[in-house]
Amino acid sequence: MPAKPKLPTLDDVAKAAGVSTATVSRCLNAPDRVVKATKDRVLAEVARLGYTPNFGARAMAAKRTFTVGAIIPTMDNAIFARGLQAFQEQLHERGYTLLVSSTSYRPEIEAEQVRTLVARGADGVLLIGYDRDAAIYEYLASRSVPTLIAWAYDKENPQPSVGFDNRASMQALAQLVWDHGHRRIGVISGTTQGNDRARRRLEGLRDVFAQNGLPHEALKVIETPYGVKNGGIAFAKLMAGDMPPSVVMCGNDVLAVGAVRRAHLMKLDVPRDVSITGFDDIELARIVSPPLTTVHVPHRKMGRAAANALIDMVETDSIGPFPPLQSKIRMRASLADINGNVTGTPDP
Amino acid sequence: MPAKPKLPTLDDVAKAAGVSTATVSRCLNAPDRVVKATKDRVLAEVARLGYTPNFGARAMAAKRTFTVGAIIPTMDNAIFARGLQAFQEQLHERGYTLLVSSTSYRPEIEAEQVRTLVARGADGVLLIGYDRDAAIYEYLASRSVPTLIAWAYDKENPQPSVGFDNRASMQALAQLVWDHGHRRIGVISGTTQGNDRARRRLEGLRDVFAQNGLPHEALKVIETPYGVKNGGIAFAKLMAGDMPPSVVMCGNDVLAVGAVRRAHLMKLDVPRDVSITGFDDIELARIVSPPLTTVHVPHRKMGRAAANALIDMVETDSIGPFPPLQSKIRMRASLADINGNVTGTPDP
DNA sequence: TTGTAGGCGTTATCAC
DNA sequence: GTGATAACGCCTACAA
Repeated sequence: MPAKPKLPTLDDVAKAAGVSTATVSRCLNAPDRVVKATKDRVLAEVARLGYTPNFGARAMAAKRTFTVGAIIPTMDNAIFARGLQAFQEQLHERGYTLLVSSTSYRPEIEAEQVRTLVARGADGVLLIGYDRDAAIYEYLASRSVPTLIAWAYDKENPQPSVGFDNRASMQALAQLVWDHGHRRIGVISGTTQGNDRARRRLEGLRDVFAQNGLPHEALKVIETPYGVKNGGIAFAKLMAGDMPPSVVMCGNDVLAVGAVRRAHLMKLDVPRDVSITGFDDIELARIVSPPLTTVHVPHRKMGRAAANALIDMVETDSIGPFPPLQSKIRMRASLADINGNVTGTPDP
Repeated sequence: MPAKPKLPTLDDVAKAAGVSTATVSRCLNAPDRVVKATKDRVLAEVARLGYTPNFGARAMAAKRTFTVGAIIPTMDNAIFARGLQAFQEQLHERGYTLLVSSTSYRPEIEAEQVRTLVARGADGVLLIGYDRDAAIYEYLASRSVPTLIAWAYDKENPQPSVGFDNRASMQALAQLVWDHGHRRIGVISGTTQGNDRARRRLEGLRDVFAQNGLPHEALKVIETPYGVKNGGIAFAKLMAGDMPPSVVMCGNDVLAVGAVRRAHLMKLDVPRDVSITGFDDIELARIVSPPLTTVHVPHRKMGRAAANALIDMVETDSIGPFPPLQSKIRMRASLADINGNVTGTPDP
């Protein structure tokens, strides 16, 4: 262990400026409660010595850490990376620092991560989606740690959240597909177990087709884990029968990209032979050929909004509700009507 | 501010177990220095009360936080997101937590972020690439905070680092391009100012073509900021003259994807009319059509290795050197020889 | 093996 | 407006 040179402390600054530690502390935390002359002198010393408050000490004395924790499935996924980046930027803007943990898609370790974050004094915690063991919510509540759900919004659920309505968004897309005349529908859904976002999307889609009177057997659903490859495999299965779907709706863009690429391999023209839709509108959606008709989600806006909401919860005891964010459909060339006519933006 | 329920403290546990706080502390930090009978009794109380050590207090008393900080340009970029995810996973594996900051590509705010991380008691710090103000290195050194550079490896540079040799990697690719018979070369480089990774790549490429005697005017270089769109714009410029290059080598895959898409728009066939190469081998590289010939970088391996290296530096005072990671060329269909024959994997 | 007591750096509550 | 001073919760010599 290297012998850490002693960092300058409040005391050092106080001595150097010829005032008490209390005054230095005030200069930093309540600048208006100190007269300008002394303030200038103190701040000059702060700068000269390169003083930075000691975190542990401050946490202990003030019972605040200006740290918030986030637990996400993984950063290695464009939809979380994007929002998390914006979340962190906004946190920084407001003087907070981000502590991250990831479950690597193993929900069973989330409880432990929550404990770790709380033990580290996180002033608030960000979680993705609603689905999790009730014990986690209870633990957080018992410790009075402000907790915000992101990437989902369900007006029925009392948990404070910042996100969009996955179900309603998918309903809009499904209705669009229906209006394009499609009556044989294939669906590639992400894993719904323990993932309310995927589940809501699937529900939204079923809602619409049922309402419109689509016979049950005309809707074929395959559920599969995340990944380009998995999307391709599921697509091949859906297209295998003798009455293949005219459109394959995917639970997210990554699955959809897998489907598109598999279609190419199978010498199927998208969208003439089969239409494909996605969800999320990640960068990939515009780059694949043909570009995906998908649901655009304001990831960065959501990240920023989540940061502001969570900090407000921490600082003002607010508990929302926060207004849902709006998603919107992006019409692109991967969706055609039942006659093969594309109404979206042509490639590219 | 919600009134936080008072968490159990060491003292509470000590009282409940009828021992001193020192004993409780030892049970937790040096279990073998306490007799089994009392240890059992103490640990039972710890569990019953749901005691967790207070982080701030522990940090102050022990001068260790089991926290490491990372400062990256942005999480919203596949190459950092991947490595960072692996870094975090390995940190967690070894009992550490990750504090993240991002510069959003504004190097001038890095110094401040470093201070913040150090003030928060980060036991070590991860930085991307070598290029930065010397004052930052001095600050870190003066505080004896173990600092590791990632995403780059330069054997000339004494800073401990975990990464690969950007220059040598690009040299290998450039030689391959040369061997394919290309003699009119276009280059789209990322911004080299303050970015040694981009600069080294460009150097590697110049090295090879100069060595092989390529006339100076046959190498046209455009430097541009990161982004698909920027890649496209640069590509259009390079192809504008009456002696356009037969190959366009890009500093990263994102620029290359921009180039490929712009080529489509310009009705140019890749690679028959012009070859295009990338660097990084992100997922996109395999999805774009044609797939990119590029340099594969082991992002996850690098993230894990960085975590291990940094923790070793923190715990054992090691300062490396750590062995460089190996990149390798991925031959795919975006590169053809000068006669238009593809030797890489055909699409897809 | 276990207990006592000092100190870590800050904030907050009082007096002055 | 400013200065003492008492917490805050834990670790770790040092003593017993």
